[in-house]
Amino acid sequence: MPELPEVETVRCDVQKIFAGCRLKQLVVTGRRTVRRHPAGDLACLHGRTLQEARRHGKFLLLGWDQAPTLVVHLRMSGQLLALPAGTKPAPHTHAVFKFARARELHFVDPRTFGELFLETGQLSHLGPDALGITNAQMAAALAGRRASVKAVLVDQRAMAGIGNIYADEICFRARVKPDRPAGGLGPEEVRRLTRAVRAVLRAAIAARGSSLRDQRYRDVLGNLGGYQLEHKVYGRAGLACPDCGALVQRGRFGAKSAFFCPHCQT
DNA sequence: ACAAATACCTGTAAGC
DNA sequence: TGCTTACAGGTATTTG
Repeated sequence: MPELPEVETVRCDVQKIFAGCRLKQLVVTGRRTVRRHPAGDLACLHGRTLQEARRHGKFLLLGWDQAPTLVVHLRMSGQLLALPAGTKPAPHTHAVFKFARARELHFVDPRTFGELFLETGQLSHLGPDALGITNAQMAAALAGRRASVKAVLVDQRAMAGIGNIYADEICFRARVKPDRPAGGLGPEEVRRLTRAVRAVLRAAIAARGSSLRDQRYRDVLGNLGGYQLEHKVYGRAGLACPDCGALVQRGRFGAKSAFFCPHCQT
């Protein structure tokens, strides 16, 4: 599921392929994808030139030669795919960006959780981007919270970009059990978490993100990511911890699961 | 104020 | 084989 490393990979691809290109037309066929807007509202983007693809947490921000910015969120199953002009849209294609120079960008999203909207301050609640989190920011996010470490890591107001997969991998790298109360961590554990956030996210970006069994996540050219091969605990319940050989356990974290090594993490 | 639960979806996989 | 059910999870919203 797209989290920060996957969105960053998509951002780089969109920047590389489409920056400087003029948007001839944005064809929207999925009403739910643009649910924050009345029909036709995004037509204001016609004729604009893409300047820069930015990112905050899991939100992709497309900046044009005029305001406003277009926000893209892939949520659970969204893809952005670069395709030749005139390509027949695949099933579940909800929007097609038709650029000059015979290039198209298709927004495909079977589960329809993803969305496109014009930025008007909706992202102001987001915490600092997790990729650049400082130890002071991490300490502030954890301090005084009774919620679990994992709950804080995936809380987009505390820090933006971490989801279920990377929260488990980060907790493993920091050797902290995900259900520990966040406010109870010592300074050394906080430092380990800060370093783990940065190390895991950077390694995952270098591997171009994680594609899970459903292979739903792909980059803009349709290629799979490679970081799933480096997962140490996520999705590995009952398998040996790569560091100590103990069996990875699967716990429950609210409605979602948490994977951890009962021996390495305390 | 904070924390936990729920709604939103559909493809996939497991169970019977 | 074919059906039913459970599960996956990010965010906004609701409930506790």
